[in-house]
Order: sequence, then C-alpha cells, then structure tokens
Amino acid sequence: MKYWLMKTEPDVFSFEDLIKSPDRTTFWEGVRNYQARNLMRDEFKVGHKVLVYHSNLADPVIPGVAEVVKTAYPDDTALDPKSDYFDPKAKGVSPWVRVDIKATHRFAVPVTRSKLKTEPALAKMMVLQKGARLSVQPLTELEFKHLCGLGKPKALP
DNA sequence: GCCAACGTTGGC
DNA sequence: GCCAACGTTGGC
Repeated sequence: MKYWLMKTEPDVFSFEDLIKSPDRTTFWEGVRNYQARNLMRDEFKVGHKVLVYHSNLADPVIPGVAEVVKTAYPDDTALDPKSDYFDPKAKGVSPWVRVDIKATHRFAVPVTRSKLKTEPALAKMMVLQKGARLSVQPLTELEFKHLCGLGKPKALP
C-alpha cells in the first residue's frame, strides 16, 4: 500500500467536483512535470490512497480521500490543440499520463495547511517544505494515518 | 498582488 | 554542457 497527495486548484477541479463525477471517479489529467508523471506512471497502483489538496487558497485545505482505480494510461489532452493541457512537443503517443481516481471519504473536519503546520508528526511532509511545488507527492503511512486522525473521514454513500 | 523557488528553454 | 532568462507555482 502506498499513499499520495495530489494538488488541485479548486477553481479548476475540486474534491466536490470529483464527488459529483460519475461513480465519483475522474481521470487526473494535465500533469506536466516529469517527476510527477514518473510517480504516476511507475508507482501508482490500484487501491493506493490519495489525499486531495486544494492549493492556491488563503489557507489551503485537504478535503478528503480518494483511491486509485486505474493505473497510468496516455493523457491525450497533450495532443489536443484546443486543450488547456496541450503540449506542442508531444507527437504520436502522448508522453504524459493520467490515472483514474475515485473519491471514497470526505473529511468531516477538513484539514487546513495552518493546522498541518502545528502538527509535529507532519513536520516532514513534503507539501510543507519550502518551494515544494511537486503536484504529486508521496506520503508516509504514518502521515496518512495522522491526517485521517485529524480529518475524521466519513465514507461517501 | 507580490515574490521566492523551481523547472524549462535556448544561446553559446 | 553551462547558465542566464523566462514562465509557472503557490504560499503569504
């Protein structure tokens, strides 16, 4: 079992948008960073847990939990000139990948970044390190469990 | 809105 | 292959 944190700007795609998606599932597209892509392509397995992180807020927040339901496959938005995620260098098979994730639990207590910073157990979380821009980050099992302790996950119906 | 940190690009 | 310039991210 592995645990991940995935950033999204809630104006673009929020956890609530994920919950409203068919089967609470969507393809996580638009990752255009090699390190993040390699994690999704090489490390993501079905059943891995994902914490969604809403960035670019006055106080960023983790609203809930999802899980990987499909491993990496080509992200064809890179080939579509009309897409926001178009990559003019991409030719043939898209070099970028997406995975499918499904929302499983909403946090009864959404965990804010300001809260994270008060937790000694989370001091090493990548997202708290200065300049940590990576949009897909690994979490340790202990970090994941600690975060769930704070967030009080409620299973989605 | 500001700006530090980072990743990428491109001239040499 | 170096590195300055640039564009983007994302916290504050």
